[in-house]
Amino acid sequence: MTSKQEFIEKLRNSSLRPTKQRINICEVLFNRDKTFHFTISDLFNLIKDKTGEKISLATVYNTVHAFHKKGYLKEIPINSNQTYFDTNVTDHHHFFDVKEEKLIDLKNEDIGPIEIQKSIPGKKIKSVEVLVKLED
Amino acid sequence: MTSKQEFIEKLRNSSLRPTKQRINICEVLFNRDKTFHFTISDLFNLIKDKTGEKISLATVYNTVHAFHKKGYLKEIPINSNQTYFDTNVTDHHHFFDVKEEKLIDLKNEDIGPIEIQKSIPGKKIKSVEVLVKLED
DNA sequence: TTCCTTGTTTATAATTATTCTAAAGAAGAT
DNA sequence: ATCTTCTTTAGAATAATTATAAACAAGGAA
Ligand SMILES: [Mn+2]
Ligand SMILES: [Mn+2]
Ligand SMILES: [Zn+2]
Ligand SMILES: [Zn+2]
Repeated sequence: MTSKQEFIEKLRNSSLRPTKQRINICEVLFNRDKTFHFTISDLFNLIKDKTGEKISLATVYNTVHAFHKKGYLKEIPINSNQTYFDTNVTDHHHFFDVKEEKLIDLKNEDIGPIEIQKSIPGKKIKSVEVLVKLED
Repeated sequence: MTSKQEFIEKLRNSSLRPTKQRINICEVLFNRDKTFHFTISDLFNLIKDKTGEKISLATVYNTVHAFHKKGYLKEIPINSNQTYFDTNVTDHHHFFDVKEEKLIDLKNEDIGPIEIQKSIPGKKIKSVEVLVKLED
């Protein structure tokens, strides 16, 4: 449970002005026990439901990208018509339930270390992500 | 090197009528040594260059999805504004050069077997894909 | 062949996710 | 209170993809 004050400080420390909208979005995104996987439209709808206040879609996009740029959100590569984001910004892997269109975190020990035996001259590894698709 | 006749048979066997357009697309896609990673617009442009004949964009979409449905093409999960396809339909992993926006196949032995230690009741694993992002 | 049915191509319109624009509003500094 | 800069917003613009429906081509039967 993070207090509104803490979000305000975190925003200020990130040189993001603590607006009403951003604080609401923080509360929806980060006041949770578990990691949260979402699309912009998930979030847009959830804000209306949880806070009662409507935030414009443009602001939701702006804020998600601001948070993403600051490293508070992660983008998850899935083939879908919508971009998925994740409040768990650590390096980790996923199940993707194709039918439910739901992402599930895997702990690193659920997969174990991945040793990449190949390299490309002049390039270095930025991230390693495993996506395990699930069906019924 | 696959002959036009073989493509015609393969199309017939898949209950896809061997039209001029489909045969051309087969030649562009499948007459190669190495696996080919592409977006629809890559393919659209390449067809014009390689065959001289222009195929409508709608037909390129239709054909790629027909081939995808038949299992002759694979969709690669990357976060990009465009969908990537792959002529290598076996289970395999990728480097993605973020700057060049290019996919590179990894052999399975470049990564080694991935043991997934977690399971979700009622669900089974459909695919396991590793995406390694590369930067300079 | 010719005719018929069904599948295919195509231009174009529609849809959808995302980004852009520019004006109004709010935050923070002085 | 005033000024500057950042933010929000509605709405327009963009871009990938999908849908529509008319013209066309393939394959089978007569
Ligand atoms: Mn996650
Ligand atoms: Mn590949
Ligand atoms: Zn982003
Ligand atoms: Zn497809």
